[in-house]
Amino acid sequence: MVKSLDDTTENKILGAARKVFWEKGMAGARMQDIADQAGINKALLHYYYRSKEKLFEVIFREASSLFFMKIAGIIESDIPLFAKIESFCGEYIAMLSQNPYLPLFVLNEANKQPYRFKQRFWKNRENLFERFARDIMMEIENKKIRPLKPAHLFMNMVSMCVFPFIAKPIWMMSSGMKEDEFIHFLEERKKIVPEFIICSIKK
Amino acid sequence: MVKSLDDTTENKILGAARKVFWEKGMAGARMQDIADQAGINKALLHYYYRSKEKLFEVIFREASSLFFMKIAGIIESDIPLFAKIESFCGEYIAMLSQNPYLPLFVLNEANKQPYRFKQRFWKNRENLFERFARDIMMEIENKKIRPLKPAHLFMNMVSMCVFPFIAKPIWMMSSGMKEDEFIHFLEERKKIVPEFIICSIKK
DNA sequence: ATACAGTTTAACCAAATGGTCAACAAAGAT
DNA sequence: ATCTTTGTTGACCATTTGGTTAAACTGTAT
Repeated sequence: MVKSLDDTTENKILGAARKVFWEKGMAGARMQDIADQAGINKALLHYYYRSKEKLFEVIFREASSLFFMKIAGIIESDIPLFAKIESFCGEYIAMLSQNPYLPLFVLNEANKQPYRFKQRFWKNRENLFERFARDIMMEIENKKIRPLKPAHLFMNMVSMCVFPFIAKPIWMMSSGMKEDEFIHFLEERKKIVPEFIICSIKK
Repeated sequence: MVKSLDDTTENKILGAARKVFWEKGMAGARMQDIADQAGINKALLHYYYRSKEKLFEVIFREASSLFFMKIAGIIESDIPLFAKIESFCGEYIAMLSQNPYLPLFVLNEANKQPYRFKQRFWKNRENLFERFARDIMMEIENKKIRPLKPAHLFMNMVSMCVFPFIAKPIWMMSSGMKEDEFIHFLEERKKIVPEFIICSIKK
């Protein structure tokens, strides 16, 4: 029986670490849980990653990169504002549907260790929002949309895309939605959210 | 020197527990930290609250009640839809500005312990959203607003009010805002968000 | 076969952590 | 003054937890 590429010890560890860290966060995760989840010994875990910190850093860097890369890619593309908004909402909600734990994980750790986050994970991301702001200012000058501070529009857009994933458990309790209804709800939002935004800003 | 009412051991403990739990969450909080913060012995902490669980439950119940009560109060009031939206956004953002840790704390713990949350903290909150949905359907029938599923409108509104508090650290890094600029930003949102919503749905 | 490198394990360790206990102090009640 | 209840403390305990070590196993080149 040949070891497939996905089945190396290294990959089993990363998969297990991802699951445990995403679900429980740095403080709540236990090295023993990760080892169990990977089906290996705890000592072997330390053989591959010397400490919990090191392993966490790998998982967190991977996660925050996933969380921001998509945003950056779409926002820096050269398409008209409305198309950009549609593309952003659609693709970002799609990506988060694939990784529903991502927002809470990244935002929670960024809140709990802001200094560390800034030091290690905030390189070359400075001007992400600047580009979007310029697009908006341009369309305001062209009288295509009503005057509105770019920061608010951007915050509104990201809020409506990301928040449902964070509020999911409470939302499902209060709305009584079932799992598949929630999936459908998210699917709808790919269209509903950009429509909602454009309806609001279009002149 | 008479002990003022706010300075009882009980209150010092609650204040300390609030601070530590809100900042670090259940998993990250240490009983020793809470005792230190309260300026008392760890044994005394256990004298008042037998276990970390018990103490956490008090703080969490208090927090989740704060988080939902305001919503309920406004949404169940008998005012017109647009006024209700304005009132909700303004008052909810104001309340969260006073308690900026609240959203992440409540949503994070609800995510990490969904079953426990449902069991212990979800009593008599079922029909909170139903009321708002009826208001919206009514206005759609009256042709006052464009057709839109109430669930999406509600989710959008809550998202735009709550999300900025969760994203604060990342937002401040990426936008370069300073603390007082952020406070001003939130202040603006009390008007901007309801305006944004009403612009979008008004016929 | 054997030597050798990388991999895996059981057993172990020290620090951290939630929790307890017996003694002691404070404050009323008698 | 003395008794009793309540509040407070330092020392202590058991378990959990991140991390280490030495031995054993595996595959491979000689």
